[in-house]
Parts: sequence; C-alpha cells; structure tokens
Amino acid sequence: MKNNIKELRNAIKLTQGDLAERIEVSRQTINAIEKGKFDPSLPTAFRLAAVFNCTIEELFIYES
Amino acid sequence: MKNNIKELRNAIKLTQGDLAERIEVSRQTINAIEKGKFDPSLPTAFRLAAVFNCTIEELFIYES
DNA sequence: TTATATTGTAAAGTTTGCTTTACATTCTAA
DNA sequence: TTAGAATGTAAAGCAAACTTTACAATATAA
Repeated sequence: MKNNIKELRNAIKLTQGDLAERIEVSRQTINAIEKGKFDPSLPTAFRLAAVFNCTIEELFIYES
Repeated sequence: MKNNIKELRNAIKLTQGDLAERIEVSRQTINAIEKGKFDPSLPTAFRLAAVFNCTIEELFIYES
C-alpha cells in the first residue's frame, strides 16, 4: 500500500521524529511506513490522518 | 475501536462466513472484529469498507 | 421439535506491526 | 568544508492480527 505521508509531512515541515512523537510511535516506524516496508495498524492510520487533517482514504492508496 | 460491521452486514443479508469469503479472511476473523476482540489491519479495513460501500471512517469509530 | 445454519469461542501456530539499540548515510547550515 | 540534523537500515524481541482445527451454543426453518 502506497501513501502520501512524506509529501504531507514535508508540507507542514515536520521531521520523521516530530511526526513519530505526535502519534506516539517510534521514528523507525514512520520511516518504515513512508518507505512502504509495512502498512500501519488501523489505529496508527487514524492518528496519521488526524495529523494531516485528512481521511485515511486520502492518505493511503489501496491496491487489491 | 468500535465498528458498525454487524449492522451493515445484516442490512445486506450476509453471514459472517459470506463476508469472510468476500474479503478473503477467516470467518473467525470477522467474528473477532465484530466482537471487538481486535482491530483489523489497514488492508482488511479497506476491503470491509469496499463491501459496504462506505469509508473506513464511517465503518470504524476511533477513540484516542 | 428437530435438523441445519449461524454464531461464539478456544488453542496453537504463523506473520506482521512495532520497539529498542545501534550505526551508516545523506542533507543542510554555519 | 565540516558539524550536526535528518534519514536509512539492520537485528533481536514482543505484541497483535490472522490462520486452522475443532467444538459448543444459539438461531431459524421445516
């Protein structure tokens, strides 16, 4: 699953570390999600969408 | 995290087994999600929303 | 009432999301 | 150009999502 986190994060000038702190995950988790190494859990996806003030559907691109 | 799966599933007259087949998870997984035993993965949440023709935000109620 | 469908639940095992620690690489500003 | 900030990545370990098998409980229909 792809996502727009890196772009949106840069748009509001947050580092991976900042974002990690905000949603209470590790910096490595943010890095891994941005790089597509794994998908976030549903709660983590909700918190990410909240930071960027968008929907989960806007943030993640699901491909069956 | 709570959800409206059971209601929406009954509304379109699907059994837990039917729904499980449709999104390619086990029946026990559907049961566990409906009963709130655990949250689905993000891909599973996307597939569920697709079945009910709604958004993830409409299907799941996130409480911080 | 009885058969059958549906739902609930349990145990054991696999995979994946996430952590911590640690270090290497790439930016960016002085 | 060099220091420090930001990012990338790896390994070991834990917890949660999900599987299969199996059986018990509850609906529903004949």
